[in-house]
Amino acid sequence: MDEQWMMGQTSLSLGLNIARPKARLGAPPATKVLVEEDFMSSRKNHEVEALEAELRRVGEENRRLSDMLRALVAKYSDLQGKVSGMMAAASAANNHQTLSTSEGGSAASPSRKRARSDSLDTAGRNPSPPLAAAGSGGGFAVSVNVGPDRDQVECTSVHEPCSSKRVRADECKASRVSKLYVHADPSDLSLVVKDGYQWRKYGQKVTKDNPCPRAYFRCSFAPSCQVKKKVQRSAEDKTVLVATYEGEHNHAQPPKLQGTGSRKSAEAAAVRASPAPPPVQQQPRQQSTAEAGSAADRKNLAEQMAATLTMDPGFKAALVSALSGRILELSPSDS
DNA sequence: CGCGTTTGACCAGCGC
DNA sequence: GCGCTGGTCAAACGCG
Repeated sequence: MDEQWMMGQTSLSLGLNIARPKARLGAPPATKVLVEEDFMSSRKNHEVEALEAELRRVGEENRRLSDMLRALVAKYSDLQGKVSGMMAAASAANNHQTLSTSEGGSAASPSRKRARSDSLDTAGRNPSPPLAAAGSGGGFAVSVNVGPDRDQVECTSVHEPCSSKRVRADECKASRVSKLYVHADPSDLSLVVKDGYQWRKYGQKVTKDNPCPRAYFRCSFAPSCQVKKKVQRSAEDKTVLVATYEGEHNHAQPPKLQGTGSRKSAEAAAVRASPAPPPVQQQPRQQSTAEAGSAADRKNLAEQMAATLTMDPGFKAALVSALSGRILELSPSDS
């Protein structure tokens, strides 16, 4: 196993190019061939055969790995589909509950603490809050881990019981809380979680349990949208931003690419890096479209995963390492 | 000038 | 009742 051969293997990718035996096994310079051709021909034939056998093994390994990856992607897509189905079912059930409870009468006040009649109070404009009631029986949590180009995003959507002491019981029923974990650059001090929506920051506070400040955002895309977002760096891992969403959007995701130069460009640009939008309310209308597009989405997701994996140098290095080790195991011990 | 962010003050719930 | 704490308000400020 010569060094050049091994160096050649460092370029291994999922699309291993094993169809270059002639080039790589290429004979030495022509003059040398003329000198050694007769003398070395028999021995070289053996070497070529051995190398070709190794190549075949590598090819087999490559195929196996590719199959494994395909199977993995297929399983992931399948699981993703099941998760989507569960989410849709849960959302449908919750919407049902919302209808039944809101018919009962008193709509909860949008303001938890004060009955102010400030200009921001949108209760009048939004007589039936779009918030879906959380499933009271048993928490429902979904965690999806996707590795986009830059950020690792883990989204956990939870219908949680009253976690906050301050939140009244009825509010608990009416608010769906979701958490989004975003891997952020530690040097980036901004508490901006890029999720494709437009947020307006209305406050910042240092909390007791975390030295990092917590930022409070409101959805600024639709005045009637009462979704709130809290963003705070994780106390354990400062590179992780924890975005807590309260409520659900009652509007579609804003257009991704907007005007240039505006501050919104940062959010718009963020859309590119964020493959998974935040937990959006799955209203019946959106739900149907989501179901219609789920197959395509899953396919896109699988393709994205495959592309991400193939572009990930770490994955590539690990694959090369595994392949090299396997090849060294299988290859005749000529060293 | 309009819009978004910053930041200190205020409010309300909770525990003691 | 008091203090602590989280959440919110709104004036001041900055930026395009």
